[in-house]
This record gives sequence, C-alpha cells and structure tokens, in this order.
Amino acid sequence: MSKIIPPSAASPLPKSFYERPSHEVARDLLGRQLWRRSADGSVSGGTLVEVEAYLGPDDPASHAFRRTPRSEIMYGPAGIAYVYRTYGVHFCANVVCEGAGVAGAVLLRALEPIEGIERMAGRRGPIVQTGGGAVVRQQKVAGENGDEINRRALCSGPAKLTQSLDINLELNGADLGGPHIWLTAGSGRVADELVAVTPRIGVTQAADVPARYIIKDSVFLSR
DNA sequence: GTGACGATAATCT
DNA sequence: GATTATCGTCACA
Repeated sequence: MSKIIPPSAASPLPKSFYERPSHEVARDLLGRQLWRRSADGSVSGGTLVEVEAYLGPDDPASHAFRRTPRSEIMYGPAGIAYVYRTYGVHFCANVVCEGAGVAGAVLLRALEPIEGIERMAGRRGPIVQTGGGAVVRQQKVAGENGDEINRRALCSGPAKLTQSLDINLELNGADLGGPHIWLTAGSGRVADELVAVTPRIGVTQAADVPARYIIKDSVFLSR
C-alpha cells in the first residue's frame, strides 16, 4: 500500500512569486492552492478561483492608501500574510506583494475546497455564538441527516474562506512558506481564456477599477 | 431572484 | 464619532 501524497505536500511557492506588482501576482494566483494547518494538525485548503489586487498610495480602496500602523505590513517584504478584521465580525486574508518599501497585496476571496472539507463545514456552522452572545444561523452547509456537504457554501467569499480555513489575526504576518499557512503551484498558471477581470466587490472607493481576477466559469466564486 | 438591515470592533479622523 | 476589502436573514417579487 503506497501512501497517498496530498497536494498540500507540494513545495511552497518561492518568495520571488510574490515580489511582483499586485496585479501580476493576483492574475498568477488563480489556480494556485492555499493550505492551512490548524493547531490540531489538520490541513484544509483548495484551489483559488477569485482574488483582488490592492495597491498603495495611488489606490483609494487600499488600506495602504494611507501609511498607518495597520497598513505598514503592506509596505513590508512580500510573501507574508496580512489578516485583518472587518465589520467587527469577520476576517479577510491577503498576500503581501512587491518589495520592501512598496505597498501591495492580494485579497483572497474564494477557492474550491479540496482538502479538509469536513473540518471546514464544522467551522462554518450551522450555528455560531457571536461575541455579544447573539445566536446567528449560518448559511446551510450540510443536510439535515449528514447529507452531502455543499462545497460551494464553504469558501465563496473572503470571510467565509477565512472561517472555513481557521484563519484569524494570529496569522497576520505569518510567512506564506509555511508551516501554518502556505501556497503551492497547483496545476500551474491557468490559461488566459479562463480568466476574467472585473471591478472589486464591496469597495466604496475606486469602485470601477478592474482589479478582481476570477476563473470565470468556476462555480465556487462569491455571489 | 432582489434589496434592506443588523451584528460588532478595529482603525483612523 | 465615522467608517468599514462581509455575511446571513428577512421581506418581497
């Protein structure tokens, strides 16, 4: 019996992958694979299908539009994670790009779940206690009697993705070469014919700038 | 299928 | 004190 080698065991992408402008990195991240090893040792992850590029002082939608303590990480070296909390209740995960001194990052918005799907579903719901004690019912991810998990409901949005993969503020600044979080080449750079670019979602500034890169026929996109 | 709404805390002005 | 790179629920069509 030969042991099956999971795709998460592949070598992490090199630092040089991230040391490029955000738009290039974003485009090239499609089809690559994101992996997360939780404290219990389990690995979850899958193939990226939707990302957004964020720039520096020229991009009003970017946190790095102003250089502040929070955005300082986007001005630092490439190849590390930038994780922040939004709306008081969710996390978003980014990949820092460019060289030290130049701000840039790519927001990871959606992926096709491949490994650790049961764990993802467990982290996603069906019921969660919020900080204030309120009980919030979440989108249905599994049937009443242990039916098949709805893989589309797990990582089809930036905050769903972080919840499914157990990504939180502890990972802010983490090296994307592992061991807690890493990216691998997947099946390689996806063909241009599969890629589309649209305006970014949910931003109020620069709302018409095309910077959202998607695998256009994927069923695992947000929305 | 669409649109309004609230949760909730870090960050910045 | 205002804003926010979101999500799930509800009402309605």
